[in-house]
Amino acid sequence: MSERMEHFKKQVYYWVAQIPEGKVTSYGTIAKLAGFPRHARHVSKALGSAPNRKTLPWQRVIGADGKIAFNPDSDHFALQQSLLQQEGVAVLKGKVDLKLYGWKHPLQSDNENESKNNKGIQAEDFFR
DNA sequence: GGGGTGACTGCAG
DNA sequence: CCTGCAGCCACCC
Repeated sequence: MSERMEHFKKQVYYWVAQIPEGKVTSYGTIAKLAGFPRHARHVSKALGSAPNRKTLPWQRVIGADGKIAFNPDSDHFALQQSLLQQEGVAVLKGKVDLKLYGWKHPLQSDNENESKNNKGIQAEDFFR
């Protein structure tokens, strides 16, 4: 396999392993963190051929819209949904509420909360 | 070299 | 909120 792809995969596995339990992020985010923006589709391939699927929290990587990327009828879909729910991530209609479970990754601007502070509804938002 | 293929995305309607 | 669609890019015939 190409050297380029090997390096890419290493980066992907590293970053996926950084996602905290109970949180999720998107293929595109992982691609960007790995240093390969616009390679979201390849992140999925890397995960599919990951040698360490047993220990890698691959289930925490979903679509940018919060939806599980597998076909809803597939076993893969059912498994991912199950794994996520086991760690406390609610999956409704095949999708996750990124506002609640989205991982605040290193590249994400952290003044998003500050701008929202003007409305002052953080706590209520989270605890309902 | 050319065409098909996704565990993708962002945006229009 | 949901669907469609063009753009995306390394891999594999």
